[in-house]
Amino acid sequence: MDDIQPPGRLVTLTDVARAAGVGESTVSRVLRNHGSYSKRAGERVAEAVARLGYVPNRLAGNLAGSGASAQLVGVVIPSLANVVFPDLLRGLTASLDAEGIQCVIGVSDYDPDREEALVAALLSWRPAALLLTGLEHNPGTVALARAGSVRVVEMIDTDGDGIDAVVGFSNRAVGAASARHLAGRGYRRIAYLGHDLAVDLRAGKRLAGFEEALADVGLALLGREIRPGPSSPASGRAGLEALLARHSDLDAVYFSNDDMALGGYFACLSAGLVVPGRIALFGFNGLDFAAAMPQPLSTVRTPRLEIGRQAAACLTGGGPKRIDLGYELIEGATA
Amino acid sequence: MDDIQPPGRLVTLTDVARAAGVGESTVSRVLRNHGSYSKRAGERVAEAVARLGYVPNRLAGNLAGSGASAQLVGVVIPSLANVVFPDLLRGLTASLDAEGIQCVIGVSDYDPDREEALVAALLSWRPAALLLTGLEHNPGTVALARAGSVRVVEMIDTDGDGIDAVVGFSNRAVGAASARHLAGRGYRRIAYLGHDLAVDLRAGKRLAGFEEALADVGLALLGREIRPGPSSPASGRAGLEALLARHSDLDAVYFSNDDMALGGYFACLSAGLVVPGRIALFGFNGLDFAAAMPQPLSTVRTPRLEIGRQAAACLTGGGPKRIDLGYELIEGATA
DNA sequence: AACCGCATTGGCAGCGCTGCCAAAAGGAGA
DNA sequence: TCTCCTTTTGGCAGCGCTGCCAATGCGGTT
Repeated sequence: MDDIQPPGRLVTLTDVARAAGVGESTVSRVLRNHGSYSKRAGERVAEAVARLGYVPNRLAGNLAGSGASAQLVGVVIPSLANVVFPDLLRGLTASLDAEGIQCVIGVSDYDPDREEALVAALLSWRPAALLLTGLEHNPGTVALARAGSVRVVEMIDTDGDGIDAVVGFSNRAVGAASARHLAGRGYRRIAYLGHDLAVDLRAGKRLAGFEEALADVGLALLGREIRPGPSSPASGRAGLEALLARHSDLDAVYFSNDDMALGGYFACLSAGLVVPGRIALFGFNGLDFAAAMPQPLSTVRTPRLEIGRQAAACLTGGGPKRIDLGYELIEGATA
Repeated sequence: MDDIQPPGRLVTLTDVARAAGVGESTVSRVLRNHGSYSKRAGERVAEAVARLGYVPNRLAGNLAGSGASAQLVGVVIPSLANVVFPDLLRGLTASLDAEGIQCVIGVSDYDPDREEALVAALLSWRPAALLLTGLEHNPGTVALARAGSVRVVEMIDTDGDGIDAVVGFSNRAVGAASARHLAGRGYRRIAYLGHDLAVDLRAGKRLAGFEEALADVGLALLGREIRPGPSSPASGRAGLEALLARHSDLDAVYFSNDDMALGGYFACLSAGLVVPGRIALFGFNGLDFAAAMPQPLSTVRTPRLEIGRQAAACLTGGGPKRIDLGYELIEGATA
């Protein structure tokens, strides 16, 4: 039994064929359970694979096969620092792993040029599909995605036209619903507190929807505070303090997301400001901690995992091209 | 100019060579900037690439090349629900993107068998390296990793022996330091509140270190509450309430991480328990929100991003085999 | 003017696998 | 027993690219 391979060379399908005393095609058929083969052949191959510790080379397999890799998808997300995107990935991988599909991920840091570079890099692996975030891309990105002859799914945002399939919810509608909630509760001196809008376009869309709905009831934003850098509780806390210094009469704050809102809540606790009596707080995302707060945060829950799952489903089935998964307004106790 | 390709067939290097009027090898040399070629050849190839919208096929490239893909690494993490792992990925991708290396990720859900299956799946892409989490694996996983002739880096935990390279910190030491801090501050009736230890082995190591250090000063854990499921503020809140019901006299709680601790803090706020006067809280991870709380959380900051970065550095350089990045105890105001 | 050395170039085998096709092996019916 | 059909099998081309090698061109030397 010469199980030992010359060092440096990995076991190949040919080795397995030789060891099992069958042809290469038979090994291939057995391994993929594709085509017909005898029980005896199956057993001998299985034995040889186990004995030699054979690991198929998918580079070769996909190259020889249809040309496009069936077991790889490319995913581009703008960030890993915001829980939203890991949650997306979670939904995705949960569904894809079940089918033996792997994700190659790229993080664009909200930079369209990096996104384009990543799309090119990912396409070079000939993935079965490309999953992007949002609907706004460089023309070059769109051209690449179109030319790649792969399924393209754009996640999270449905406010606009997509390249191929779109799975998400309307950020404008979320913003509008949030505004109606606050206005309906009688708040009138409302400010916005967010992180950098130039990079997070979806936060911008929410704010646009928010202001529009405010305008519909004759209100305008009292003020807005845009913090540089990513969203975080620390940023939300500092932001609310800055906002209060400028607009001491504000009675409600709409945050770009729950992390920022948590920071705002901490600021209120520290300053002894009664929530929502003195200041009402409204978030976005519906993260886990929002429900565990002493006063559950008023926010909008977004179907992050479900977006990932549906996006995965889009790849396999030729399914519908546009899925709006909606959102859920959580009344909470802070607004 | 027949730029239009027959539909279904992607542009290949041969197409580029023909369009540029040079040989295939020259195109290859130009694209990889490897070997020598004339300025004229470079320009003609660049022009043809742009005109045809050529995207190299790395499946073919890596197959033909050294055999092992130089631009792919496989990463296996146990979860995406805990911020720790996205943070790891963040550090990783930040470093790897700069070198044009892509990550293929697999999520094991803390299941060693799934981990083994993922390792096999990832190895089939012939990655340049394999990045695993923790030091405990199935024998099969270890055998696969060894046979794969790839660099293996185990991240986060340094309490034990690794397969190849190890980057992280000592969880036992963190637990011990936390215990010494609490004991030093005079807390005596200390309980532990964590999520499922059977799956999160590193949390188990912290607890072991914690109890050991307590024993060193003649103390023992007053009680422990292990919550099923993943860690979360909601779980921490419910857990602390359960713990208080059983041990109304406890004066400090060591949490399995900051998320759980945040939930505990919320429980104290809700119940009107003064922190740390009535109950002291101590976390783990040093997440962003910890510093933004009305009373900064006492916790231990772990070098998550740095672990990712160093792990990436391990891949490229043949660097040291074992890197302990330490931790930082943050005194905070809750313990 | 013949020669040498270097930079540049193209041809082609082959990476490990799959798809196609034809050959071989069984089994059923006449 | 022979023929016909179905199941099973192996050989081999080729996926798109890289590495090797030989060939070409170009200038500078003697």
